[in-house]
Amino acid sequence: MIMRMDIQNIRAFLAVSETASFSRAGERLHLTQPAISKRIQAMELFLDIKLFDRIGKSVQLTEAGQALIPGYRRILDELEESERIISNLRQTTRGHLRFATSHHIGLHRLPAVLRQFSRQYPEVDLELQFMDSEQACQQVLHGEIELGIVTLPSQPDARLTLQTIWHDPMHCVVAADHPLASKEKVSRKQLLQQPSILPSSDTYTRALINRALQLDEHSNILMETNYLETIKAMVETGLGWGVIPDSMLDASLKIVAVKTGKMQRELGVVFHKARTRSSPANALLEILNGNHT
Amino acid sequence: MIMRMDIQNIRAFLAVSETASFSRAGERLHLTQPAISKRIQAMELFLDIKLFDRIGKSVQLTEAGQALIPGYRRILDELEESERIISNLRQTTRGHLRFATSHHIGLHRLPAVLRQFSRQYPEVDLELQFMDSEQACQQVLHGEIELGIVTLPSQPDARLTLQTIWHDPMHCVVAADHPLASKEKVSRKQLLQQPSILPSSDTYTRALINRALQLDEHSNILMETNYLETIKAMVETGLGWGVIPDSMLDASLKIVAVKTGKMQRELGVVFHKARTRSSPANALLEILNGNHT
DNA sequence: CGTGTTTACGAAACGCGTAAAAATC
DNA sequence: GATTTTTACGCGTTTCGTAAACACG
Repeated sequence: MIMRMDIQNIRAFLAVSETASFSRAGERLHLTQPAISKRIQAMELFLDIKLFDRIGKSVQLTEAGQALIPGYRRILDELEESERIISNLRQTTRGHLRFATSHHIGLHRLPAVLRQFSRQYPEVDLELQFMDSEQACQQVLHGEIELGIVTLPSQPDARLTLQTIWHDPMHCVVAADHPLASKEKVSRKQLLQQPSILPSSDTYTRALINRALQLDEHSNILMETNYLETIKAMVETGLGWGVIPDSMLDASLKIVAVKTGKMQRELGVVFHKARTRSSPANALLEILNGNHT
Repeated sequence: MIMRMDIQNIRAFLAVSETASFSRAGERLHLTQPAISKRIQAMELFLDIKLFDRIGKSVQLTEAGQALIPGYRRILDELEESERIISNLRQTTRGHLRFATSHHIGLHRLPAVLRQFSRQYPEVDLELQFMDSEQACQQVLHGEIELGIVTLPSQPDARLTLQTIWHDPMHCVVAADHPLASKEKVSRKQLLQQPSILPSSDTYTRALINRALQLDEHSNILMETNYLETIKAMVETGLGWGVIPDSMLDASLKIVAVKTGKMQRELGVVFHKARTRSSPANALLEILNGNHT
């Protein structure tokens, strides 16, 4: 007869110890009295010690029985607590959220979102890391971060879900005093003769630019950098042309009047298709999707 | 489908969370892998929340799963602890022992026993109450005390077990200057004409004396008291004759040369037949039985 | 294709309830 | 004789293992 300690046994034991009666314990647990009797017998057999003295009509704890009560009660408390944890988890949004973004998005798009989020969910502890879009996708795949708020890849891994939050049109720009600035029309050939400052070659954004302008490795690239801010600053010095999002345009830069393929990045959120999202992650997703401008 | 949280489920859950694999968890618990799978499914159904993400070959905890680990681990710890408590209880003698004795035994017989006991079982916390033999028997029956070390009743309750530890012969005594002190032979009639100092009428000892001397309510009783020390002191003043145990005799008292029935108390220990004794109680019983003088 | 999880199904074990028996007051 | 626990027995459910199916890399 293989015996197992069982939570139902513990319930029965505590019910008997509190009611000092097998039959009343049965009522409390919605069981018949023989069922209680069997469970207590099973426990006594398993522990190889008597838990109750059945003296006449009364049932009284033995030394061993008394010694077990506090621990067993703690077990039931822990069980209740665990169910409470689950239902809290379902209802309220709290806990930890680890996610990543790019410098550009962190600088230009995220501040408003994070302000709303932290106001709405003050109990969530945010952990934001800055990294390239590509690296972020990798870490999402591996589960090192839950979300990536990045430039969306055009050919994403099938295990990822992508949601576009912002459209980010880009244009070729030059400094106001650049030779191309004043021309009404610029051909692709003219453009490519000029030195350029572009995002690094392994980025999604650069891939997009390559496609739109049909760039190849022979193109006249003066400088590569991952930081669009840097591109903008370099272009402003007149060193060459560059590509930046429209949202970063200002009076110091002129859009080059060149015909290109569609040059628009999709910025948005990336997460793992199969992995269950935490409630903070879901909350952030809702805010992002509710605020697309 | 009625679901119950079960300790086996908790074991399975922790095994999976620690091995990050259903099959390795199965090995650890000596179960097949499908059995583990079913248990985890049952838990997820019961808690209505996903505990693991099965991503490809890897198994990873969800937020909910992580939140459950500490509490579940505490439950298993408590279970282990409870078994440890039981096996300690079986091996070593410690804890609490509540028992009672009479003033006479506490004064003349028990000190040596208790000295040995507390030296041998220093971890036992003794709670000794003084009360009449009759009251002690009642409290043993009700479970208020575990043992009574008292004058044994001649017609005990059937639910009690009695063990004689000491024989306690008694004699009629008078002060050295009492009229009966010098007589070589004293008849029962002569004795009963003299005033006496005897134990209270509701005590076992008094019942014994009544039987031995065939006393009735017309007897010449000067004083009744529960304290044999008091009887001795009163007899020493010469107020009358009394009955005290031989062990209390000294030069100031003379045994009256009267023929009586056998006048011997049995002193010993009383406990409940059906009630499981604590290990301290068993230890004290052993010492008592090993030291009968 | 190999590794790992889920599903399907049959056999064994378990747990419960009803009813009868035993014990105690 | 009334009340409470134990024992006996039958039935429905659960749980496990084997084997097949499925999923993923």
